[in-house]
Amino acid sequence: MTPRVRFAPSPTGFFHVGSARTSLFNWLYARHTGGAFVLRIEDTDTERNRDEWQAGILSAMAWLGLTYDEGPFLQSSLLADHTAAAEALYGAGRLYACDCTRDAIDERTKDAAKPGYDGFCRRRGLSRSPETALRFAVAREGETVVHDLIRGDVTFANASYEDFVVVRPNGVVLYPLANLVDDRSIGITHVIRGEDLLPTAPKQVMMWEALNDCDGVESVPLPRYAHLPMLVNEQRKKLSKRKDPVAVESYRDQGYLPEAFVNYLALLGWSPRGGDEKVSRETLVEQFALEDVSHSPAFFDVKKLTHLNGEYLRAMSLEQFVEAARPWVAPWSSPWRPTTAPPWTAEEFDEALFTRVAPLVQERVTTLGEVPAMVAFFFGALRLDEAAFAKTIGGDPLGQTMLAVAIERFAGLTWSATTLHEATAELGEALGLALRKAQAPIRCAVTGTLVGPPLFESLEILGREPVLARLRDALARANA
RNA sequence: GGUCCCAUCGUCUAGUGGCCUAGGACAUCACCCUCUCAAGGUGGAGGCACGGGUUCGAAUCCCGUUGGGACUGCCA
Repeated sequence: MTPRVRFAPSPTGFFHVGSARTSLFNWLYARHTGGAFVLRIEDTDTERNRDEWQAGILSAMAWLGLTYDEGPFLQSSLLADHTAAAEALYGAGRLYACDCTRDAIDERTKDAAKPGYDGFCRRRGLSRSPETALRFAVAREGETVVHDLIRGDVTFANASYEDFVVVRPNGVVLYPLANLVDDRSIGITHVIRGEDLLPTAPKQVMMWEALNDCDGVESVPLPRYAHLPMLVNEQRKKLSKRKDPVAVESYRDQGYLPEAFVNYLALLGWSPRGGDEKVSRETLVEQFALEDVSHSPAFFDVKKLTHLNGEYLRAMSLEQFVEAARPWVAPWSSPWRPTTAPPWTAEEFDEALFTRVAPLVQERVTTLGEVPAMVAFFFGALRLDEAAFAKTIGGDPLGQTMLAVAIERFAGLTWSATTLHEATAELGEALGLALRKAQAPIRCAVTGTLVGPPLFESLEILGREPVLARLRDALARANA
């Protein structure tokens, strides 16, 4: 039987990096084995679900290239199956009615050795009513084994589980059963999910087998399980939506590339053969195996992601880089755009000019979001960094002298990076300045800051008149 | 508290009893390159949590200790 795996997020927030990792590993397993990757949206928590979250999951998955073969199925459309399964279990005596409130249970068990439900209603023979929930009668003895592809067999004593609620008084079937019924309905053969769900796996095994024993219910083989190690923060805690930067959307917004993001995610809990960690999607698919997945939690290290992103950026052709940078430098001509707009207008932007400077910035940025700041001086009015100006021009007479002689010299120069470089070096030498000191006031006057792409290439591209104008402006400002 | 999972440099990992004087990557430090900033190059520091076994031999197998984490909802 060809494997069928699923990714089953619930749209209760931004698409989380942990979810992205789970989704990716499911996708990789499907692609590696030639199986099917099915998407199911668990949209039954109406209190917390929002349409925009659902759209966010879909667009983030598309961005990452996690294409699904079937779906998205909506859990809300599978409700009838849930109810039918619950009825079958109830009919077979595996579920019983319970009218205990949380408070009543707590009151009864507050002095007991073990907390949780005490099985109070198990033998009361209550009939179902709008006040009763349905609980699963867990075997009091024996053990349940979860066969996990990553961890091996994990054994749980049945006695360590209480009779958990499966159906609410209002008839709604809860997650543990609903999730499993959906997996049966959709024909899932491998359940690949986070390790946080390992403790609930025995419940699902118990119910899966109970369902198989019910009259009139088709027997379905148990799925194989694979529980992926958690993704944690610096404190070694499960990544938190509130405290940690986990929204996949925000990484896209900052200018991380999907290839780099996927590559990095794959490195969390798994590693490619050979020394190279920068590997293509094809290599990932070819080499991926659940058996090789690590058992221990992994820290989501943005620094390493960033480095990898830089490698991907530098490996691009000029055309690819210019295109990739479009949403950040020319959002008006891009179907998708980041939340931050560049500091220039569509009229001020010049694509041909950007294409010329692109190679200079391509090897200097680690994310596409850094591009605008690096090329801002090419487009629109100069934005001057006051501190940089004070340091190299305003408070430095030599800097002013440098500007003055540069204005004179540049005016009649054959305009090229090489000649500008030589001229600046000579001018500086005459003033007793090393090139690094001599170029600083010019850089500041022309680009507004002290860091940026190579100066002389930038001057060449910007053109003589704009450069001279900015040098004069800076000098005038110093003398004002 | 109970159940379960986990344990190699700061971080992600390679390692499945001898090839390990433990390899790589990120981060970090130094140097080189250099018009700023990067990138790149070279080199350095840095780890098998601890204690017992098993074995001729243990990072690798077993037991215990310690430490960390997850779960313990009429959420998903």
